[in-house]
Amino acid sequence: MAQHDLNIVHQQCGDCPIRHRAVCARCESDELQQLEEIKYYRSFQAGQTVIWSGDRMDFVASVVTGIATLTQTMEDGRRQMVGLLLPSDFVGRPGRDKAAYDVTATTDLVMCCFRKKPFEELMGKTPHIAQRLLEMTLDELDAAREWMLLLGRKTAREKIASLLAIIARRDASLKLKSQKGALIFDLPLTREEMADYLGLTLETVSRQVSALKRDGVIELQGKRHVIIPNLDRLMEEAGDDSDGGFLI
Amino acid sequence: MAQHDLNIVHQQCGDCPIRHRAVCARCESDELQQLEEIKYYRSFQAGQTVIWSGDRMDFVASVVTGIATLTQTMEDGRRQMVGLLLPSDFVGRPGRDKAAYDVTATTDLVMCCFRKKPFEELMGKTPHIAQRLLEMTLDELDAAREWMLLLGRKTAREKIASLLAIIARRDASLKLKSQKGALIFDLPLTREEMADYLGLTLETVSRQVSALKRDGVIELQGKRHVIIPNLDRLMEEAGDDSDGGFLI
DNA sequence: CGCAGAATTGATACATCTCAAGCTGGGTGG
DNA sequence: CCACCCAGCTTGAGATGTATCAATTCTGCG
Repeated sequence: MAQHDLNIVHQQCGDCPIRHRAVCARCESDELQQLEEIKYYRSFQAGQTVIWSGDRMDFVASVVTGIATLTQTMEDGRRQMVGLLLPSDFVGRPGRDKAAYDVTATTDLVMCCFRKKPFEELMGKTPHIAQRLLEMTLDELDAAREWMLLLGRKTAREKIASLLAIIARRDASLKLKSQKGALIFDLPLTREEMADYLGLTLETVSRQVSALKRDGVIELQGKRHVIIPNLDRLMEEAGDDSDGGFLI
Repeated sequence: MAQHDLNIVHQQCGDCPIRHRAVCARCESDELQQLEEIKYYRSFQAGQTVIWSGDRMDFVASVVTGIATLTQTMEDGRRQMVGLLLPSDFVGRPGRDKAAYDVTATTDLVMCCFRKKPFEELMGKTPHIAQRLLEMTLDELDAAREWMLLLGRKTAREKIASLLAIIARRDASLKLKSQKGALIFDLPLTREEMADYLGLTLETVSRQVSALKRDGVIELQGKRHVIIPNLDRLMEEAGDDSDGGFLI
């Protein structure tokens, strides 16, 4: 809570770290120029809520840095995470004015926001944006369906292994390191957040993480720092097809 | 198994029952004309497989009549249904050449297929198609996320009630009847298919259906014919927010 | 140092799965 | 026309995985 003002920075799209992966990925420089005019940055601290489900939402946005989550909550408090938003992921839905999910920053977060109305107009004129958004949405749909298999049919151990494998692989792809050798990363989620993502309780998450550690599938330094000595082994534990369903 | 040939009919798009809901919904007559040139119908009998996951898929399609399912299968045979395809729903992904899921006809089925290559080209030239496809994909993503909550957090009884409520409501919306009074419909799925959709075993499905019947939440005539005397009561059992998350 | 949030671990309860036996209804062939 | 058959379904009894409730134990930080 050191700083509670929003860190509004203005950055050239050309220098943007997610330039080639976000919804603007296919834009030409003139199109980028138009986006530039309607964009603004917002920062959130770890733990802050970006928006509550049901609230009016007059912007759409891309995650620039940090991690956010989408969660649904039932009346009695049961929670299910339905999306993990990483840099370049898109939040919000053109043509809808209320948020459908709670959006929460799990780490410090910077988002590149576009006012919804102008964005929608621009999308109508700019096939490159609509095309990219379609592609990203189809990818998210695939990911959601992969997650449905996990939630519906995998055991607790398989769920944990799957989550770790996904994080490890994404992390490796971000760092552009060769995927040979040990993978090392910090868990961006608490045990409770992992539980909400996996449809488990935090106690079960803790037990299964301990079990994977005991069995040598993973190593831990502290609670969050994870070492994967053998990704293939972890993938086996995840129960995924050998070819690995996820193409990142 | 009376007929095993494919019932190839040619129909004018203008008369098509899904004209105003499918991927072609926004097309003008000249655009429809172009679709007409690359479309063809295929029929499948109940139980037939439309395509296997991993198979080459050189078409995309709309469901015209009947119901199909998307399922994922793990190596050891565990199955999870990840989509229920109703009339006007879209199958296949532009830009991908292999099927990601098993597609199966659960009732007799008619699909309106478009060869993938020409469809992709047409989509590039026809924003109306791409716009509609984006909209439909966003809807499917919302449905998938709603299903994630069900799979991850709902009890068996809530899962059954949710499925029945969805089918009842969709059925009511198709028939355009007022939603007052009893809703009556035939279950389009076997107990096993329901189990695959809900992440349960078929025995648990059977038990919970019996329990809902015993408690007067539903009435049954035979195994498949369902009467919902009070939809609000069923919705309560489903555990959904009172406003009903699903906007059909 | 000592506190608070996060995580671990234990004991027990319970929902759902698993295995197994029977039921039901519609179709088929003798 | 009846007996049989079989897929789909129901029901039962027991096993099991995960949730729940309850103590501790870590860990980072003021």
